[in-house]
Amino acid sequence: MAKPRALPVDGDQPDRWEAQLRKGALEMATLASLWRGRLYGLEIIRFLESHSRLVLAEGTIYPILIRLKAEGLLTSVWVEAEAGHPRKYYSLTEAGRQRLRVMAAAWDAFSRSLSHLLEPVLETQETTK
Amino acid sequence: MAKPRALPVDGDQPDRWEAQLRKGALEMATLASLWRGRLYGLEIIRFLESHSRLVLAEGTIYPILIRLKAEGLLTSVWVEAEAGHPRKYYSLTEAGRQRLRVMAAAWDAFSRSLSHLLEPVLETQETTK
DNA sequence: GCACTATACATTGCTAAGCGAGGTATTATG
DNA sequence: CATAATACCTCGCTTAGCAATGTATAGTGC
Repeated sequence: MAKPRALPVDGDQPDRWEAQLRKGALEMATLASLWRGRLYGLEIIRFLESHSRLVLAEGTIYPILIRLKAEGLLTSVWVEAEAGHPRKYYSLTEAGRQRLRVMAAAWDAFSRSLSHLLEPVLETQETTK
Repeated sequence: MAKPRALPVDGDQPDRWEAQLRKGALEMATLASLWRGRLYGLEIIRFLESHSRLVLAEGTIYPILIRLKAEGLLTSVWVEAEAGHPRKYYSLTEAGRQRLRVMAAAWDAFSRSLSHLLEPVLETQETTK
């Protein structure tokens, strides 16, 4: 008897909305993780987990990488590992660097704009942390 | 002859990703627009358009309002207008104010985290604007 | 050589959410 | 009564994240 795929999570989980926040930023974050040099898939996940609060599943990162590569923003190369499975390292193309710059600027403007909107809300709890 | 609903937009539009950025923030922004007092549907759209760079369609705001009300974060009341169609004014409940505070704090942490990730990217273009 | 485990890449199908394109209701104007 | 303006609402398409699952490669113990 095969188990059905996604089990429905009943009850309202308190952080569904928090996941939403991340969604739009994942492509940008993926590009950003490659800014300093090439990384392979799982390494990108670990990088983002340690350098930000983004946690991506494997089922998330690979489609993103494939998508970005198809757009010409990334290149990939197989590299033999000293041990274990070979790794597919991704690097930014010049177009990728350029796109990331544009995205980062847009993010900056967007986040400033939203922060401004939330200013009155945040003022009421400055001391609580 | 009826026209089909959504016509597919072919060609990659350069700002598809930018729309993604906003997605997760729309509920929070909607709550935030009511922080200072009650507003009705279309008024919320205009408020966000002028106080941030968020542009919501009507088909976006009403489902959000209905969702938030179902969660007990908003209340609504019909108010006769001096002229024209009556308006449904939405207000934050205490639970709504509380939730917005939590969301705003999470947003703040998240945006700082991402900005930190993008710092090296933004450094390369500080003077360009 | 075989079972087991670890690592890594990839795919499938479900679900949630935004939003364009419609529609309905109310009031004002001529 | 036709037209227009304002406002609320709904349907269905599309997109994208992600849990679950699958496959490939290589090391370890026996």
